[in-house]
Amino acid sequence: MLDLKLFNSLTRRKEDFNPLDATHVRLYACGPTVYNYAHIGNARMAVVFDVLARVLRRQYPKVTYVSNITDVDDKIMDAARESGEAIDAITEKFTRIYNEDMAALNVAPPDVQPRATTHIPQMIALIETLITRGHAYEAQGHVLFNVPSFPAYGGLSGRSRDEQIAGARVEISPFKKDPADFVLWKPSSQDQPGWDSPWGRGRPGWHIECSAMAQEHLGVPFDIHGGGADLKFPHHENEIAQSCCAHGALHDLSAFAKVWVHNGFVTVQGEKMSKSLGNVMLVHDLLRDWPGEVLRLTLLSAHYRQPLDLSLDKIAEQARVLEKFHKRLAALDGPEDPALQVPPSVMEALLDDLNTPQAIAALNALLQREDGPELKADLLAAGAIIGLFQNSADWQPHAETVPDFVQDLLAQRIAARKEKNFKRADEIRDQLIAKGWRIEDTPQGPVAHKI
RNA sequence: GGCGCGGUGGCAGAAUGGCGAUGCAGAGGACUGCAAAUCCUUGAAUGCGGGUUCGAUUCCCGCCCGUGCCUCCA
Repeated sequence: MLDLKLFNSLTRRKEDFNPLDATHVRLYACGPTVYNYAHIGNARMAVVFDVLARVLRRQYPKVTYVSNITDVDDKIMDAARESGEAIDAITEKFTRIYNEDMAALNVAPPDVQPRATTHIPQMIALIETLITRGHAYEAQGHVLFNVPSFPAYGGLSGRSRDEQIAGARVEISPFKKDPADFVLWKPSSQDQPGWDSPWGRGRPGWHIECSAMAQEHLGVPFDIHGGGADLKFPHHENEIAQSCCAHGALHDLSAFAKVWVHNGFVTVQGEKMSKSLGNVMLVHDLLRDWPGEVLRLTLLSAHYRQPLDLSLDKIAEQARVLEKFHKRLAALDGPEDPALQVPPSVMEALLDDLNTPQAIAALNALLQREDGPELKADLLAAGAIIGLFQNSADWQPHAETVPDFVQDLLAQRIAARKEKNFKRADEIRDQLIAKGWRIEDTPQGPVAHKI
């Protein structure tokens, strides 16, 4: 059996993956903060780690994949203030929408989807440990992590404590012992969500939740920790600091998670999506026009570590690609169940640091083979590990409904063709094209596709 | 300013110290009443300047360009 290779952000090298326990691989990926609809960047993270989990499940007998929901955060409080909705209502609503949207992209639910608000005691316990060990201190109702107490700090992002301070654009709070110190716990006013703690009523800082939830559900150390590239600093750097220090590993950055995997960004017209640029593409909106599978293929069409510049043209191109596969599959006889064996060309590509473009190229190569049950089984097996091709019979290139006027014109054209009135039939076709509908004549009759 | 990533055909996108995949688009052909869909065939690329080397797109240095993080961010 070939081994999985992964690029480890901690060492900046592609490495053979060697699980701590080959009978149980443990994976954690930072999930979304639920205060708005998920954008396509959230989806990229979910799809990438879904593929990683699928690959791991092929290679190892047991995999536990944990991906959290952050449901306490100042952004959520802001959203609540703006909309007038209760915080709980907002987080529940957008957690549900996130899970629905990811399901539409054929993202399998993680084994555990912990929520921050149900892990407050674990966070408090972790903070207490850090205070006891001399890595954290209380100041004016806050608890802060003392960065100089962790000599290895900065190893993930390649940024020393001094460099971080030199580039800091934030005001440094006067009660910090060191300018680089960051908040573990902060006080809440009465109108803010808060929990009782040894330091008064308050709420957790951003980073402590993942340290606590990963430890709770996976144990420390575990195998793979992932997330978007922007989380490297400060989020993951601080997670490492908290968790390593809580476990007395002052010089070993891998004492928390052995391998760190970061996916690149989705950009639009070459720039990162941001609210201020107004170029944020929401999964929810895209799903109105495209099947989730098209979006999934689009997200996997570039290597996960590369930036992915998204455009409607690119999505449309992937829809054409997917249509080709589905048509071929629909015409093949054979079992509907994906075969146990993933074609080696596809598996090898995925094992090489999740090289999905290579895997898709291998998929295209499969189409060169002769029709038959073996081809169908191989395509389905290859598709299954990438998360594609599960419903060829129902495949539609667009999430579209054909309007009545199109149906009428189609019927008129059928009649005209029956009478060999081709002039009239072609007129109708031109008319439909002008209105944005392309006709495909199939053995089952004409089908209209939106252009 | 500090740290990082990238520049491959018209577009997208892999890989590689020596023949540079694959897809989309384009062109030609088959099929079709004509098309569409499908199939076959096909042209087309490594930012610039040095260095290492028998040989560099690949390794090293410099430059230019783009982009990301350093503030919330997947």
